[in-house]
Amino acid sequence: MDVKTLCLGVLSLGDASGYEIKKVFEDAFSHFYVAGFGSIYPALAELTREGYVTCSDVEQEKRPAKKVYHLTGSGAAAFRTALAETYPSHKVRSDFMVLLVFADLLTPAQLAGVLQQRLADIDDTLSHIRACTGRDDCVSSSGAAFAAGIARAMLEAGREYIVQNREGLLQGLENKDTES
Amino acid sequence: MDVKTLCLGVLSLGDASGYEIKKVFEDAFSHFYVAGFGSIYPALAELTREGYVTCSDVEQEKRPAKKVYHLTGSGAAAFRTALAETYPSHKVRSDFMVLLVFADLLTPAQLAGVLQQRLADIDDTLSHIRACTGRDDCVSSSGAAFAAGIARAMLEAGREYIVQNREGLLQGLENKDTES
DNA sequence: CATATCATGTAACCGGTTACATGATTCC
DNA sequence: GGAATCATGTAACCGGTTACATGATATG
Repeated sequence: MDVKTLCLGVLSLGDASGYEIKKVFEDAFSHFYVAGFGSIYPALAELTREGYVTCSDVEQEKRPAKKVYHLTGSGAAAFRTALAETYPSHKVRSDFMVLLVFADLLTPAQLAGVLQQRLADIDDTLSHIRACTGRDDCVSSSGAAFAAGIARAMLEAGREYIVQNREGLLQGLENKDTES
Repeated sequence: MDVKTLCLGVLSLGDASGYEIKKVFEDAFSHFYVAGFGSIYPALAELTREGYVTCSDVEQEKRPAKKVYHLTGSGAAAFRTALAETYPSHKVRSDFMVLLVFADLLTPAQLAGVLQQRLADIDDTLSHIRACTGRDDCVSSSGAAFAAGIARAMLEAGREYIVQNREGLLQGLENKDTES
């Protein structure tokens, strides 16, 4: 699923500007999809060319003007088709786990720091998810709540595993040090 | 962390050919890092040019000849430096969750299929991790076991959440259908 | 003789990131 | 006046994927 398709999805929830779409990405999708302005703005331009969205300039009081995008019928149809064809992949890219695999090349202090940092990041993500779940201005379909529930359950399980087992890992590696 | 750096990491565990490195990626790293031949072979060529690895042709009986790569001192040093500078990121890119967020644009049958497929994929990943943990020819440091433990805990929690809550999600969306 | 596995590579392409560039408006 | 937020865009770059191309060896 590319940024273009996801923009159609966001617009299926209501008209929005590029800037506002970026916010939806950050608020509602950030734990499973990341996109920056550098991909969103060109995506919207292309979708406009293709007739999947229309664009209108909207003047605002107390704010700079913005371009509000609106999903067309063909855009909605294209999005539904894309959804039906999308394989439900779930990919992880984790430098954290790479560091763990090569933990014996780190000092115990470095490893402890890595684990601490990961715990802090998990907590950040969890509070971000909790903050968004139940907020009105956020995407709040039952499906979104379900996705948030899965993410939460997985993060909490990972957190728990780290808290429960880190002492053992750290001690095992320290002993290895003294052995040599 | 790029493929080049990860190749140094694999070679820090022992000499290997490109083909063998690919296997390590598949066996030990596949649940948190994916890489194909198209990135591994060019990476090894570049590492050779940079002096981080050396390469020697090895003839084999009953098999085509292979190029075995060996980590140099500067390669080992470069890898340790890279590890120390790596932020322990853990990124998820999930089309599965995108489908969930827009579940109301799917038929109940499609949604059920998506959930079923995800459960099957989780089971595949879990059995893959179990198969690798404890196998001798696999990377088997205590850090690798720890990473596998986290992955396992997270996958099982996600699996459990789906199994426990999918009925509710499916029924909620079916009712929505009859409402209209 | 076909299929599978082992083995190595190249080149085009693609999607996304990063950095750059600009400017309005608001609040302290 | 400076910082923060709102707002839109472009262009270079980069890492990785995909498809292509080749060929040895082994097994059924």
